[in-house]
Amino acid sequence: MGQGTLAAVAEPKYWHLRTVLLRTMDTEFSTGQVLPNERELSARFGVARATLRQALDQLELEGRLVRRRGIGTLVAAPRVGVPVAGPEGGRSGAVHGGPDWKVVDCTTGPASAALARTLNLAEGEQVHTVRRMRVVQGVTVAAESLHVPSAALPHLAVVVDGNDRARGVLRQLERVGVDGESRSVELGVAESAEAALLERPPGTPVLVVTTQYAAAGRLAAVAVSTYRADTCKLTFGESGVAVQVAAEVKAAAVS
Amino acid sequence: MGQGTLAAVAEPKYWHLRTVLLRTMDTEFSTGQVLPNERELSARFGVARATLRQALDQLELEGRLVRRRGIGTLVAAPRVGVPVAGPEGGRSGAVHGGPDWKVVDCTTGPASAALARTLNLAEGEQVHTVRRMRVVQGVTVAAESLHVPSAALPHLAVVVDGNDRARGVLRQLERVGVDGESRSVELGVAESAEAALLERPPGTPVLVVTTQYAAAGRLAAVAVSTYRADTCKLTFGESGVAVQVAAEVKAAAVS
DNA sequence: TAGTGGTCTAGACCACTCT
DNA sequence: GAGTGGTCTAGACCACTAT
Repeated sequence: MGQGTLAAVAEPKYWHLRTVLLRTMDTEFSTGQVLPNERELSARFGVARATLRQALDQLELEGRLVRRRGIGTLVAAPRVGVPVAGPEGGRSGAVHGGPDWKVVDCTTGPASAALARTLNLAEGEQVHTVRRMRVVQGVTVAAESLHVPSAALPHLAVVVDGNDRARGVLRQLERVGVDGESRSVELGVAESAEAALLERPPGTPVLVVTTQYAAAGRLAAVAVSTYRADTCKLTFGESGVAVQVAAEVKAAAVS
Repeated sequence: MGQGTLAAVAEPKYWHLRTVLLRTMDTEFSTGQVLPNERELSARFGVARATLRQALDQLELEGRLVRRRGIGTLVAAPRVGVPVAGPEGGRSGAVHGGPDWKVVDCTTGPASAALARTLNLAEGEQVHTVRRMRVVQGVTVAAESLHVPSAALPHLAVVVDGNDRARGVLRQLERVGVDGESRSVELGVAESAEAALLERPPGTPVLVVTTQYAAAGRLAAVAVSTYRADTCKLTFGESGVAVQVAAEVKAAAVS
């Protein structure tokens, strides 16, 4: 009896389940509430636990629920809007980071083949790498590696180590005058290092933001930022509309 | 014998498998080549097929391979860079679409509660909805719904239907003068309608780009675009760096 | 210790594509 | 018809969190 008797629906069971669960969540549950456990849900819907989990996987990918080992499955809060390019478009304080960036460490070494390629350098040239994380409202939303060729920072004193060096790199980069940014966004999964910073298991879906910083017409630095896809909505705002959006939010709150 | 004898690795089997497969793909396979079938791979690595598939799921999410029913599992080509905000930042021809947007249909009707909220309207107000898809190099990369309140287009003659109306809406929207854009990007899954347009099964991961268009300080339209996450890398370019990037690509091609 | 989600297995059938 | 990936099942054990 390998499989279904109710066939002829053309729609996979897990997809139909997802729809039903979504409706249930919207009508009978609220943010933060725990759903019945997987064994009970699968029994209730008359499917194998694996099939139920496939439906939950979808909803988790959509950011609609959060699963915590040992705890249960919770209805997720709406995603946080995380500004990636500020209203200023990166003109002033491009590499800034504002208050929510925390430096993790800083290393200097020869560029790998892949890194040399993206930085348009010869393999083995010295590159500073600043690893940092972005913490918004107590939650780590992103891990980043910022790569800067030593050659781009002629006035950097490489005497200090660790966080001091990171500060030096960021300050010098600011000083050379970043005058342009180019970004790309794609889907990826967190490898072990980033996963640890993001407090998530390896394989967690992330939005990979690659930012190329230009200074004096040349590529001065590349930042690879991985944002938690479950909790983040990346925003690329312009002030003109931002005002309008704020008005909307207010209106929605009233209604 | 429920599970493993080789335990004590702390790393899930499927994650380790992913790493091994990734290395194998990079060294022994090239773009477009088909991997051994799932039954053979699972036997070769001594795991259940479901476990192997979990590893393949990861690699597919990363855009490293493509699975085709009835055909096999292929090594994917690198993701295509798809410009979302052009160098002009949307100032001229914001809703343009360029040559690669194809109108699917156009409807006019009362706004749902959710839509009214995002458009900052009262529920039930008339809204034009243009559905279109973006085709790059013969591949459909995105499906979009562009919502425009009727009230924002006072000079639109609503006599024609279908594609003619779509053209009218786009032209009128252009005419009222869009003077600002605000975007967000988040992870989602394709529902049945979009999935069909994207030629993918429901549940396919997509990058959801929500664009708010402002005209005269007011929200004039909202576009929800779903880009295939497997094949697309969204780019938000600025001309200054774009030149540099082109140089890079050339350099990489030579090496 | 009890309960939860996470991983893994072995086997089955279905839907699709090619020859 | 043969071969592929897609779906589904029933059951087991593991890792974690609470009490």
